[in-house]
Amino acid sequence: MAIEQSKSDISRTRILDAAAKTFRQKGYAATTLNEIAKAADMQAGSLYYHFNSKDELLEEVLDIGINRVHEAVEESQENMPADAPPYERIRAAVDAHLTTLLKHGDYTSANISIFTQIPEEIRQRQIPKRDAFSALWRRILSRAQKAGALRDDVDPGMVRMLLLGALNWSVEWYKPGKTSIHAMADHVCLMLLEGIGADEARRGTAADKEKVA
Amino acid sequence: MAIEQSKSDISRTRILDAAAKTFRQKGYAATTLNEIAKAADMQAGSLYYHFNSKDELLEEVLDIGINRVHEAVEESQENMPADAPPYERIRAAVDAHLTTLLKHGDYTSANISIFTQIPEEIRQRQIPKRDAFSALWRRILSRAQKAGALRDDVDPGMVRMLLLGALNWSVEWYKPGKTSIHAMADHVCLMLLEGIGADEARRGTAADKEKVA
DNA sequence: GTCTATATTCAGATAGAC
DNA sequence: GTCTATCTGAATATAGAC
Repeated sequence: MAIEQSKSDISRTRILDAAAKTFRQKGYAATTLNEIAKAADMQAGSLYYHFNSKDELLEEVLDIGINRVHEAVEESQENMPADAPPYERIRAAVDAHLTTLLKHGDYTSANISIFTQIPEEIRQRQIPKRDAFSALWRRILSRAQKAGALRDDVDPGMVRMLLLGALNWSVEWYKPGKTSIHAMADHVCLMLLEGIGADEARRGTAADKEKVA
Repeated sequence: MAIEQSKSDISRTRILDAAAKTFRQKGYAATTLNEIAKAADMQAGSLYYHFNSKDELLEEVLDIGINRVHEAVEESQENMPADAPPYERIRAAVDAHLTTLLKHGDYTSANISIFTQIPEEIRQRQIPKRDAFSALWRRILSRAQKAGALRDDVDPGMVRMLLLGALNWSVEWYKPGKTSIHAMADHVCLMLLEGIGADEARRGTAADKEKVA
């Protein structure tokens, strides 16, 4: 609540940071409490003052990860003027998603990359949170579609999964420095909305409509 | 070589299949030799007649996985008539990639989803193989670009990573039955080449060119 | 080739001193 | 709050019977 943090709070955060970083790098099962403790400048036994089990630690890391992206994307929409053009709304969402993923990324990246390999019970509890986040993206895309900014002859669900795939996969290859995250967001939006086909290569619905017009 | 397989070969394959399936589901570290053995109808100790260690088993699963996608995409290009339009070449590559990933998928999916969490030494040996596969995709896209089918104002490397991300991520969400893999490939190519923006929403290079024309 | 039995190592977790 | 010491279970790997 207040600005001051108890010693316990500070250690707790240090442990969580260390856990997120290690889970992300080595996976859940391969990460030992010893490694986490070392990265947090403690002994393994000391972790148990703050967490009851490795699983509890994992679950908190996962929760923080999903919450951060969810909040970031949500805020990107709330901060938008009501009359913002659909393209800008989508771009803001993509940018927020990528920035949270790649910039302050251990929690969010851990969530993404170890999700399929965690204990079944924990995964079941995570699913509703992922669904809620997915629904947020569904609303964003559907709003753009209703505003006439997206074609209506595509499967919105598949578009969403392909888009989220392109975004989430970036945790596997993105290295800071080479390209800015904003430039990446631009690329994603360009591909999503306009595609990268040269004009003469366009075919199918969009090109046909243009010919008619 | 011949059609007949020794008893050893048959068991070996059964073990590899079981390992690929389990690695994919639970990750590398969380998978025990006991589980693999049970899935292969054996006792854990018996595995050692065929493989010297869990790591050796892992490495063979990874190799099979990357080789299968690589070969499938390569063949998709070799089977194309020399004068096939760029769009068809890309579509064939996307289709081959997705089909191998999702249809006969334990080896390829395992490779994708546990890659970041395997022992460092093994990962180092996998990297050149991934690079070779990445280079294949680079050639496919670059050929299309030279043929004038792709815009030349986009970063080819980033396009490739975003595209492969959208494709590879499908192992996390695709469930057989709902949508056909071919329909998915169509969607990917549509998005990649034309985008899903409605005409009125297009902006930037492509739209500008159209206005000028 | 596959089994059973077991050696060995190491992880998660607990207990009590400080 | 954190340490050290330790219990307990489980996993990889080995050895020898069949």
